[in-house]
Amino acid sequence: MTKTRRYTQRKRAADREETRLRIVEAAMALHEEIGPSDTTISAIAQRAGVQRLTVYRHFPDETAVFEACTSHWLELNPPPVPTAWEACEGDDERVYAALLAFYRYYRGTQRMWQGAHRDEPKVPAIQGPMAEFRAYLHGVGEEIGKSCAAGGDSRLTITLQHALAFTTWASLESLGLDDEAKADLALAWVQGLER
Amino acid sequence: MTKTRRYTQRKRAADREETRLRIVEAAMALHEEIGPSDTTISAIAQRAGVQRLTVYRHFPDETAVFEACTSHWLELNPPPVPTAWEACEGDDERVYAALLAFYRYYRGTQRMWQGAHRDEPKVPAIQGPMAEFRAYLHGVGEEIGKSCAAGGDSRLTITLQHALAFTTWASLESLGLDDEAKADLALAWVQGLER
DNA sequence: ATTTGAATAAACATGTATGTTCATTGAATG
DNA sequence: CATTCAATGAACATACATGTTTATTCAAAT
Repeated sequence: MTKTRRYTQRKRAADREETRLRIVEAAMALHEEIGPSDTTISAIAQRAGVQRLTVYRHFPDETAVFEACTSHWLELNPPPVPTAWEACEGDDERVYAALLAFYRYYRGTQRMWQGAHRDEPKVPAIQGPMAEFRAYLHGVGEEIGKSCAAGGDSRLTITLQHALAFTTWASLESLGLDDEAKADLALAWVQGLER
Repeated sequence: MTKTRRYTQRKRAADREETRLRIVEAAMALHEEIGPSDTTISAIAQRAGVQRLTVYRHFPDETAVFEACTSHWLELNPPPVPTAWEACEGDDERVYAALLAFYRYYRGTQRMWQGAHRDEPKVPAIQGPMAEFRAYLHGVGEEIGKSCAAGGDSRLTITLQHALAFTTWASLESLGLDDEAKADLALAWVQGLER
């Protein structure tokens, strides 16, 4: 019979937390560099400078790592919020501000979004967050659409929702437009509809 | 010393060709169902009802199968050609006809294009054909842009090129538009710019 | 000084894919 | 009838990822 004794962790707990963070950040970097679906537990461990077993002790499986990874990444890279555009006076200014906010966000985070879109069907762990983000985008498009003079014109709303999508950013990027030009062009689409 | 004798293959050659075709079609079906990057030689062999070794005898490696597969698929699914729209009278009609032609093509071939876009970075064998198709699309957008009243307006051309892309079809599809509504909307973007 | 426990190091079993080798079958060809 | 050869069936070596087990190290906590 061993005597039970209270054992309050202080530095131990902190060390453990730090190891966990190293693992999460290694996973995050790999998700960005080679994409979620190619990110193996072995690679994460190697990158974190940790034994493979250590990863398993912190996370039951790949999905758990990915979840921790996603939420940590979103904390570091928060998507644009409505305050960035809802203060604008005119309709055009508001639409432009929102588009530009998202386009700049996409520029800074393009590798991750590229990979996330690509691997979404294969990696269940990112499907939830992706659906959530899409719903958010959808709502933003709807809100801005309603706030415009043309009221609830569905073509206006749909054009906004399309313009706000990452895939649209990527398409216009590949056509050589910088972020301002992209927002200009998408704004012109919207203005054309309002006529 | 064995006597050499001429040996003209007739049915043998035909049988061999048929086996090759079975392999190519199995690969094609798998590319469509699970995507190029998950399509293994083992799976192709199994699907074709053939030994794995038989696949290796017809194709040196995965890349060779994929190449044969791509060109065969393109023969069966030829992209829209300019004759489908260049006969149209007005600018609007021509733009609409071209957009609709591509949108209907994408609808019929969406699974393959979805997978091709997704796996393009991972599967070298499809990068060539994809680049070729993109160049074709790019040219189509440019031609139609030039043919319009607004002449060589770069925003017009870029909007057309964006509208013709598969990713745009997919984005508008996810927003609930049918192909006619997609073409209508993209046409409205173009018209708005011409103002 | 002793106990606790996070992390290491090394191995094992399992699964899957690749690419290659070899002997065998059996129908097409001469 | 004898020869040719596409395809089979089975095995082998290699590589890599998963998930688990065991014993060991060593600093933190008491």
